[in-house]
Amino acid sequence: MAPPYFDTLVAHYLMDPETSHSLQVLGENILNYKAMDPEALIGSGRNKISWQQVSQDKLTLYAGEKADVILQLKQQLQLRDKLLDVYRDIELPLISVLTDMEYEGIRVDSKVLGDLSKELEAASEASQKAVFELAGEEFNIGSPKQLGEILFEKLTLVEKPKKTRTGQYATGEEILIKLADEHEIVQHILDFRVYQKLKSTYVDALPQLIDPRDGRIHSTFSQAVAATGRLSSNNPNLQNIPIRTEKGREIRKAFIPRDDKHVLLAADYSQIELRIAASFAKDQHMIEAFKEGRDIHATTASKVFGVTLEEVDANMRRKAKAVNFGLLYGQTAFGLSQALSVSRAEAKEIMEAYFQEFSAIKEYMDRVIAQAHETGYVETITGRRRYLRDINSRNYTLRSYAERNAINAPIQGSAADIIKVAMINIQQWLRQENLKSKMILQVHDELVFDVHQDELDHIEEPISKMMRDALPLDVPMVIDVGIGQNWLEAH
DNA sequence: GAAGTCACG
DNA sequence: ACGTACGTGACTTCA
Repeated sequence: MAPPYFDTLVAHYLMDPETSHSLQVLGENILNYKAMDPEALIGSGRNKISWQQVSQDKLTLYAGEKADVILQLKQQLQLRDKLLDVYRDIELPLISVLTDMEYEGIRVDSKVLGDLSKELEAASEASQKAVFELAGEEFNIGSPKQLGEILFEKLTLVEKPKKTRTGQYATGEEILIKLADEHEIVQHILDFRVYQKLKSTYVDALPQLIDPRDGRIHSTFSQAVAATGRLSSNNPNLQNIPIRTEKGREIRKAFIPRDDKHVLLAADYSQIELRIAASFAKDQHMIEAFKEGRDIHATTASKVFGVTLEEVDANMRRKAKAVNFGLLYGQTAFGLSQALSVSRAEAKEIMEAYFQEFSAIKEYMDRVIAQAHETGYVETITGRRRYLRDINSRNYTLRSYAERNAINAPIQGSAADIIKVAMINIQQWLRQENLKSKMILQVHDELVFDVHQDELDHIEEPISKMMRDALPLDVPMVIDVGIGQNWLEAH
């Protein structure tokens, strides 16, 4: 559909991203009008019928009512001030950008995945065999219930096993890693889980989603799902393709250019959230580190541990990195101690030293929380809002959760704003210049392009520049660009 | 459909 | 004493 158009979904998402945007609910809440229940037409459960089986008359009434509700909502959904700007200048133009990306899709080599599937099958079988032998019986390793009984009742790995909040034995990765020294079986279980996960979620699932007409996968990018303003990707989710582990990375080799005249180009923001935090807090120490292009985690370590940059060792850097990371989420000393496997006392010392050195960060965080308590919401760089309904709750758990959101949402959401602006500008430029290259994926701080080889030389700089300059910050933005014959190589 | 688990940023 | 790092989507099991 060509603009101008109004979009009730996107408009209401901006007004209040976490509540329902369905026409049914908006009709009730905003128009005080109860629209027809679709279940009255197609039923539910095992009696559910296809829309194609519904009579023309009933369909007409149903569709007509929807059109009516949409038009009436348009009059009521009045965005103002900054939110109107975000709607007009970002979310609305973004719709067609996402449409284009979904339409183009990304080519996937099913041969790569087929070979990987066989490898994972063999590896998984071997792990399963080892588990059964060490357990002394066969059972379903994929069932957390059965696995818990084997580990904690039959083999009695620990005296007091951790339980989940429903009373089952907890067998998550973190728990099992701590038990790896107790019994040889544990590592085989962890291996089995990895192989199964990669196989079922990616290697065997992706080929079924390749469109036979073009050999590509066309994901859906949802614009009105994430509470912070991020996009989400589904059917399939192309924003969580493995990269952290050796075996998982192999999957990225299956994501390839559309033909032999193209290559993949991946451009990602380096440390975008930390740069945003430094800029919002106007923390001169951190801003200076970014301006001078220093290793931010090493710089943090040198300040926190009171040593020179040269004296920072790998362990100090690792700890500082965890602090920088946790900072963006409102982490506590307890959380840091867990993440680093150090005592709470040490974690507390590290955090205190951190806030001593980066006092502006601390002041900023206190300011954001105070503002959230006063107004009931927080804002991103563009004025995008997230309401925090529990921010003044008397329930400590609920209130603390809201306070962590108050810290995280403006940062995560501003990163989302920045990359969205870049996407709009880049798409407009590609079109204006009549280029064959296509923007095909967004992964929160990364954009992936199917680039025609003839255009490679004059596309990299403009893309990088448009990402860098999307919105103004008090710190320089750095974009890392890679090019390759597959998504892994492009990193 | 809930719960548990785990893939990504 | 409590609970403890944010945001997503997909798969398997099980009632």
